[in-house]
Amino acid sequence: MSHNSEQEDHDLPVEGNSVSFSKTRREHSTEIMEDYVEAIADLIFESGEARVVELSRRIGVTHVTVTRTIDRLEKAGYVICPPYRAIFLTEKGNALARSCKERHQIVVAFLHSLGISEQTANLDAEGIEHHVSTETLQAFKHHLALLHKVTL
Amino acid sequence: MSHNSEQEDHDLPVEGNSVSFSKTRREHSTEIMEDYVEAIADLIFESGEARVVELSRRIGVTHVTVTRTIDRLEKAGYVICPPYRAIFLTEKGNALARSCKERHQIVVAFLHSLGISEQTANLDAEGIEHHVSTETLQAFKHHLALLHKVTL
DNA sequence: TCCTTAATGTAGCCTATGCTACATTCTGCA
DNA sequence: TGCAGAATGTAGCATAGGCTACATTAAGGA
Repeated sequence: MSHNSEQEDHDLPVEGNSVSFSKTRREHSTEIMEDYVEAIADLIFESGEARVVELSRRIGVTHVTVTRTIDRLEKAGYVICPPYRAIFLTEKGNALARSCKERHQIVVAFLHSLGISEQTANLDAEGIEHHVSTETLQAFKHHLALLHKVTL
Repeated sequence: MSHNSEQEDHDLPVEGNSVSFSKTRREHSTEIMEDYVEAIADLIFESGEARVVELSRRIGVTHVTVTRTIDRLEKAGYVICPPYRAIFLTEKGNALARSCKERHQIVVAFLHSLGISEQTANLDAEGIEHHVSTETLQAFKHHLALLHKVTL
């Protein structure tokens, strides 16, 4: 008795075999990646190089967590991180950093334009920026452009 | 030799002892919780009760994942879920659902008011709503109120 | 009433993200 | 040059959130 054979259907999420952790999950992973890449770009810009210690201070996690995330970033092709050396962005990583930074700035400027304080705008932008679609980003830009015209 | 004793500092994240998984992580957990509570409230409203299967269909994960998340929600005091029965919201859960729903609607309306399509507004709102501070939400409301006045 | 089937529960595995504790390598200064 | 201390690496643990496979319970129709 018991289970006769296949339950023919089991459940629904069938898409990929193993690569199927749903939208939210995948997006969360992406968020973290983006935050790291952005922070790395900032560090390189500010101090010439990105070190694990500095990253961990900036992001607020231990150096161990940073190291492992960097490993994943390296596997994904965003960074190169030779043992005991600094972290370097690949071209792919640089491109991602640039687009993240641009998006971040637009979101902050947009929030700010609504009368939201500098501080809150920055804090909220960090959470919001990862969930803004191209269409919404365009709308933000459009809104900013309008404001700019009016101000002229 | 080797490690003399305590490395006096180890690393930085010292706040709580164990309860210290950083901001991003904690917020992500909250997001999932909120999504579930909202979905449960919707299901109860629409069909009289929230069942695990329906939730899993709605959220897009297997019933196993739903079950475990519900366990956590139960431990956190948001729901009650007797074995083989439906899922019930506690007063705390109901309150959370209400405030999430309100916030969600404001974000959607706001995005829509910027000329963003219904569909994108809804999709983006799902990601954005969890990262909107009280101040920003107020600004959104304010913006909507202004528009409403102009339209009159 | 029984028995099939849908819903629910449980066991066990995986990855991502955190952590502490400890080991190793680099680096700068005495 | 050598060595102390900082930076980096590694081992091992925890939790959240995914999954498949299988077991158990509930519910409805023959």
